[in-house]
Amino acid sequence: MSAPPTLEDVARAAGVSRATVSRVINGIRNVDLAIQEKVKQAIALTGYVPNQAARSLVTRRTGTIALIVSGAGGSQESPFPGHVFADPFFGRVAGGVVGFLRPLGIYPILMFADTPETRDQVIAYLRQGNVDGAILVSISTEDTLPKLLADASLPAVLFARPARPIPISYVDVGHRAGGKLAADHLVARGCRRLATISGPLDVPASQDRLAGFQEAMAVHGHPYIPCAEGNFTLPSGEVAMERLLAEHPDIDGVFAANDLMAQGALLVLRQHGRSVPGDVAMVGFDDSSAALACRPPLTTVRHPVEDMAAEMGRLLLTHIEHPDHPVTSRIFEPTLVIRESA
Amino acid sequence: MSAPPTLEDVARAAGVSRATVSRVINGIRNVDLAIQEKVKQAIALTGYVPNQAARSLVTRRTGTIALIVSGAGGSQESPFPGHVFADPFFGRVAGGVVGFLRPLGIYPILMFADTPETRDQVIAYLRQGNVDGAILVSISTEDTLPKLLADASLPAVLFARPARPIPISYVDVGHRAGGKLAADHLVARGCRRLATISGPLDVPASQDRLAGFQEAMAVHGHPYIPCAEGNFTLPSGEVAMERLLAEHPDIDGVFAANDLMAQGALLVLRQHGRSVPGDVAMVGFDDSSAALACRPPLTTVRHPVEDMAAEMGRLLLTHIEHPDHPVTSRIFEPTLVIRESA
DNA sequence: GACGTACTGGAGAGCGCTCTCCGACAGCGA
DNA sequence: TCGCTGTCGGAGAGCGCTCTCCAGTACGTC
Repeated sequence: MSAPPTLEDVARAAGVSRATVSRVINGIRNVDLAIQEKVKQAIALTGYVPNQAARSLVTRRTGTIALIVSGAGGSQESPFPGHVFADPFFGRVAGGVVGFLRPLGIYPILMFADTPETRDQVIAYLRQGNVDGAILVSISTEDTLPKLLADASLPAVLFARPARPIPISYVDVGHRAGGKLAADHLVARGCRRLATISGPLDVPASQDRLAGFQEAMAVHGHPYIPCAEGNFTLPSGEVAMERLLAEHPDIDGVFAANDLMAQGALLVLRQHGRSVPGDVAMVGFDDSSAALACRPPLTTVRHPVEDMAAEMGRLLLTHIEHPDHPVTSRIFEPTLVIRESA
Repeated sequence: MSAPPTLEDVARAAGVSRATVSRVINGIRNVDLAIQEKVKQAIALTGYVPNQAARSLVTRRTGTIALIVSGAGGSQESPFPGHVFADPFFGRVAGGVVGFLRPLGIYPILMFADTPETRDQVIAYLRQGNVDGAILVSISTEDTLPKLLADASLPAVLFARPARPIPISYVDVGHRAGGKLAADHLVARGCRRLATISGPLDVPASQDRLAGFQEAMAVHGHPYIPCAEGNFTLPSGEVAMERLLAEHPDIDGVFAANDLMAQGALLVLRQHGRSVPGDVAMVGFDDSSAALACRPPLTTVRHPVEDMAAEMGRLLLTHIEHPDHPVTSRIFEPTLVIRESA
C-alpha cells in the first residue's frame, strides 16, 4: 500500500498550488470556477482525504468532543463501566448528542469517569487537546469533575444543575414543575391517599421532584406525604414500594421519581394483589422506554432528554466558537404523558 | 491565556534539547537518570502536556478507535439514533470496550450508522485517519459497512459473525450451544410441550439459536417445535407469546431468543393467568439486566458480552499493531444462569 | 497613460512533535 | 598513546496542512 495522497499530490494533479487546493476544500475566498472544477476533479482522481491531524495541528481544532458519564460506580461494582446504560436515560442522552452533532461531522468520544483515578485519566486526556469541548452527565453530587472542568476553562456543558454552584453552563428540566404535574394529575383523578418514591435525596433533581410534588399536594390540602427513598434503580423501587405498603396499606396513588422505580413498584403492587390503576394509581418520571415496558403502560412525566441533549451540543458549540460566551443555563418544561397506570 | 507550553519550552527549562525531552516522555533509549529527573521537573514546572495532533501527524497513530453501531433503524424511526440502547445489550458492549481500552489510554468515538448517508459519513470520517481502527456492532444483515470496512483495509473487528463471509475478524458466542443449553434444561426440568420465540430469521445469531434448540430437542425426541418469530424487542415477545398460546394452549415451556422477548412473553403469560414456572417455564438469552427485571427473575443463557467486547478490543489492537495479522475469529462459550423462571 | 482598486493564485513560514542521523566523549585493550 | 567500541545528547529534517503575506492581472478613473 503506497502512501495516501496529500494536498501536494492533488495540487500537482490539478496544476495549481497547495494553497489553492486548500481554499477549494475549505470554501474560502473566491477561487475561479474553472479552477475549482479542476481541483475537484483532481481530488476525485487521487482519492484525496484531508489529514485531520495535520489540520488540527494548525487550526487547533479537533472536530471531536467528549461525552463523559461521570460519578457512576453505584453499589454493584464491575470491572466494566457502562452498566449505567441499564438505565435507558443514558442511551437517550447519547442518542440526542450524536443526533445533533452528526450532521456537523462531529462525533463524541465516550468516556466514563467512575473512580478518582479514571477521573484523573479523563482530565489528562482532555488536557492533551484531544477534544474541543466536553458534555458531562454527572450522576453523583460528590463528583468533582464539573469543578475541574470549569477550572480547566475547557468548553463544557453539564446535564443537570450542579449540586454546588459552579461557573459552567448546563441544561436541565423543570423537576419541580414535573412533580407538580404528577400531583395535579393524581389528585384530579381522585386519589386521596398519596405517597411518593423519591430518588437519592442528595441529588438536586430528586430534591426538586419531591419538593414540587409535596408543594402541589400541600396546595391540594395534603400537607403530609409519605415518602420512601430509592436510588433510581428497579430493585430500589421494589423495596420502597414494599415499605410504603407496609406502613400505609391504604395508599391509592404513588408518584415515583423515575420510571425504573415505578416499574419496580408496579411489580410489588401486583404481587400484593393491588390492581393498577384501580386500587393504586402510579405516575413515573422520564418517559423512558421502561414506561412502555410496564404493565399497565406507565403514565409519566416526560423528560425531553433528546432535545436537551441536542441543546447541550448547540450550547457547547457556541462556547467553542466563542470562548467568551457567558455561562448559560436552559431549563426545559416537562409534560405529562397519560397512559394507563394513572 | 498564553499559549500552552511546548516541548521546546520544557527543553529550555531543563537545559536540554527537544529530542531528549521527547525521549524521556516516550521512555525510549537510555537517558541519564540525572537528566531524566531534570526533565521531569521541567515538565511539572511548565505544566507541559504533549500535543496529540502533532504527535499523530508524525506517528500516524491517533490513539482513538471508532465504536460503530451499524444497520440500526428499526421500525420506529426517530431523528435521534441511540434508541438502540433501549436494548441493554449495546450498553454492555460499550462498557466492555471502554473497560478494556481505558487503562491503555484509548477511548472510543461513538458512531451510529443507521441510514445509507450516515454510513457514508462514517466511512468518510474513518478515511480521514481520525481513528486507528474500528469496532463494529452490526444489527442488520443487509448492512454493507462490514464489507466497506474490509475493503478499506482499516483494522476492524466485528461483534458477531457476518451473514455473508467477509475477510474481517470477529468475535461471537456459541449460539447453537446456547440453544442446546436451554433445550436440555427445559427437558431436564420436565417440560414436554415446548415452543420457542426466535429472533429475526435473517440474522445468523437467530438462526443458530433456533437451530441449536431444535436439534437438541430432536435428540430428546421432539422433532417438531412450534416457533414464533420476533425481532428482539419486548413488544414482539408479547405478540409472539400471544400467538403461541393461541395455537398451542398446552405449552409448558418456552425458549425465547433474548431476554427482552422473554420479558414480554412473561407479561402475556401472566395476563393469561399462567404461573411461571409452575404452568410454563421460560428461558431467555443474554443474561442482560432485563433478566433481573423480570418477575420471576429469568433463567437465561449467559452471553458473555463484556468479555467479548474486551476481546474485540484486544484483537483490534493486535490488528493495529501488526497490520499483517491474519483475520481471526473467536467464539465464546455460553453458560446457563438458573434463576426462578425455569 | 498613470495610478488606484479589487481580485486571484502562489510562496513559504510555521503548527509541535518524532526520529534518524551524527558528533562527542568515556572506557579500554593493544 | 592510539584507535576501537559503546553510550548519550543534539541538530535538523520533515509529517500535511493552513494562512498570511505578496505578486500578478484586469479593470475603472481621472
